[in-house]
Amino acid sequence: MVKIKDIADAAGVSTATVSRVLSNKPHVRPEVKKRVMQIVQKMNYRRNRVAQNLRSNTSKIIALIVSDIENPFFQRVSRAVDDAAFEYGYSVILCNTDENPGKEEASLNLLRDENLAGVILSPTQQALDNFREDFDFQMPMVIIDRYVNNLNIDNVIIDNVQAARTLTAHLIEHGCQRIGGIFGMGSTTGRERHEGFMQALKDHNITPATDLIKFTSPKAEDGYNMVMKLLQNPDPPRGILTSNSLLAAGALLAIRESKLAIPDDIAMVSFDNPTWAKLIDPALTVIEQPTYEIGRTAAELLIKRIQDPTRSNRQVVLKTKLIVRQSC
Amino acid sequence: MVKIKDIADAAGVSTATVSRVLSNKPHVRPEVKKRVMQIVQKMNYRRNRVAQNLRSNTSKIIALIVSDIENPFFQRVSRAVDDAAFEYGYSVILCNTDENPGKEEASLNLLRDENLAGVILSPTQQALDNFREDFDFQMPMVIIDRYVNNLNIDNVIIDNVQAARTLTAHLIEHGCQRIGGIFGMGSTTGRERHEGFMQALKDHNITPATDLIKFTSPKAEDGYNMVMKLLQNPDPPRGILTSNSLLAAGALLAIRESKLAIPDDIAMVSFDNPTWAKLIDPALTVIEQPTYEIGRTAAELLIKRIQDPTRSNRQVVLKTKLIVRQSC
DNA sequence: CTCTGTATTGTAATCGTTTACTATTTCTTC
DNA sequence: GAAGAAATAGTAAACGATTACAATACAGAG
Repeated sequence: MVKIKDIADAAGVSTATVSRVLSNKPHVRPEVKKRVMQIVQKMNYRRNRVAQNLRSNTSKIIALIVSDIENPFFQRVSRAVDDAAFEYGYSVILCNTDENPGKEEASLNLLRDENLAGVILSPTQQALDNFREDFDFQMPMVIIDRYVNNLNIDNVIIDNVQAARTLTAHLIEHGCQRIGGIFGMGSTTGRERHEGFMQALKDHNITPATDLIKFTSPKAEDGYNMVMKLLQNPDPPRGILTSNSLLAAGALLAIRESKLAIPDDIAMVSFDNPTWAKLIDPALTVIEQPTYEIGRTAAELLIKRIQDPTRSNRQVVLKTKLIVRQSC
Repeated sequence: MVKIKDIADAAGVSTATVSRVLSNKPHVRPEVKKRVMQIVQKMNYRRNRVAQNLRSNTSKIIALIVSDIENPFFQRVSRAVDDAAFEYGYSVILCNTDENPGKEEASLNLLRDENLAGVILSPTQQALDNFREDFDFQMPMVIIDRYVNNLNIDNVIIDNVQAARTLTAHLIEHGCQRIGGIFGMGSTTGRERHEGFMQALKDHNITPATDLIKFTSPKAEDGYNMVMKLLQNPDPPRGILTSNSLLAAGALLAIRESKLAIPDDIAMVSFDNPTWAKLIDPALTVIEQPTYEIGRTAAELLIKRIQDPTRSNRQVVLKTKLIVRQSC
């Protein structure tokens, strides 16, 4: 593999000069610059980023750490981060934590070990607790999807309480009084959506059906099991809200198996707008999160912070959208 | 950041000894080893992988280059690669090419620049042409999803011809004679599936309806447009086969909008088994690819090759499965 | 012509590891 | 107890870039 010394020798200059040319630094005569560039071309030379990183402590790789790659929400975010990173000349390492603090820690260690440029993180509750107040992570970091109360960390979120309130209100205004809710466990997201749900009930003077409100791990299988339980209740719900698309998929399967018709027997709404939401019949009414925007904003915040570490921190709250279809 | 020299000083040994301890090399007294380990613990030392990579030319990062992260097929593959990599202590950089040779080249350059350990690639046609015969990539590489005729490269694929033949036969045996097919353009995958499709027609002595057979870029939108065209044909198809799940999603939307009933007015089958295939009504009959297996096999082949570069190359052909549901 | 300042270039140290080589000690074995 | 082998540890040279510093050339001012 050709190295900077080879170029220097071929061009009859020192490695310092070649380095200056490659980095577009001043103090190189135009003709020298041109000659070096030609030789670089001819010899098909590319700088070794490992050596460059070691010496000058700069990396062109960022990490994206999410709790579940199989969640369409994170897939879309990941796509956005990837697009933005590419535009700025960065690459992305994608890590999956499965909501497992051990795996999360391993991923965070990776940052340090590989001297990456920064990280976009959807943290576990455990990590979030560490980041409280003015804890300083010593590394550019943007937290997404979960609210963090820390002055040193950038944050991109949506207003979950308000969104859940809107979605629940929609359900109520279409005639549902007895409503079941399945919320993701172990994240601020789930708790905030639950809170908005409760507020909406209160707004409409409805007593919450506590036996129909469940927290569970946010997986399709658990959504299925929980909804099966709700449907076996002596006084089953007339409407169900799920706090993400995986839970919704499980819920739909349970409803289908129970031979109930949507929306006549039971109404259904959910957070997230996966591709299939409009493929099913009746199509699903949802709160759509601006997933692509979330990813892109996070990536841009991170890259700006990498380029200027003294930049002031900010929290970006993005708007959600209620998409009314026929499930309600 | 604490470095190996700090540990060496604190333990009263040389950096060479510390390095030997950390790498579990022989020739160090147990008590010295123990002392060094304790100090490593106490000082919270972690080896700098960048320096390690530079000196010993080893990386713990592999790249996964796919043509479309938003395709559920690649998402599942990506999950599997991630899982396997994690088990072996590797991390994964995920790159998206959008079937764009320029982006693909940028991703392949990344390998060189960052001195990554190896790559799992779903290549564009262009790249595939480069890899013909005995071209030597100089870097551990596994090609997935597309067949490569190169003795130096490992390959994980499915038998697309056979699978398409089975799927088409299923459609025919359920009474369809006039069948439309939408195939992905620009990949061996699409061509092979088309070939299997044609074989099945021949097996059943059916003359192919050439005006109902289309090649297009494998996106939902194009699937929608193509099927809309087919349905406007004076003699429209009685059954449709799509060669991936994105095309299927588009096709379903087109059929729905045309107020046609599945399977009574028109039957429908597809390659790939996305989560929503069983959520829609009627549920979709599909060929399921062993996506997780593909990813895991590729990752394991790659890591074995990294660990032993002289290992003989192999091609793994995985089995597909016909999942019969109600769309046909 | 000398002095000062700036532009250009090279020399060599440095980033944090690994490892070839050497030196010393300890163990076997006869 | 001597010879040779094996185990232990340290010294210093890599890996491939960047960059502080020094050296030289050259221009313009006086």
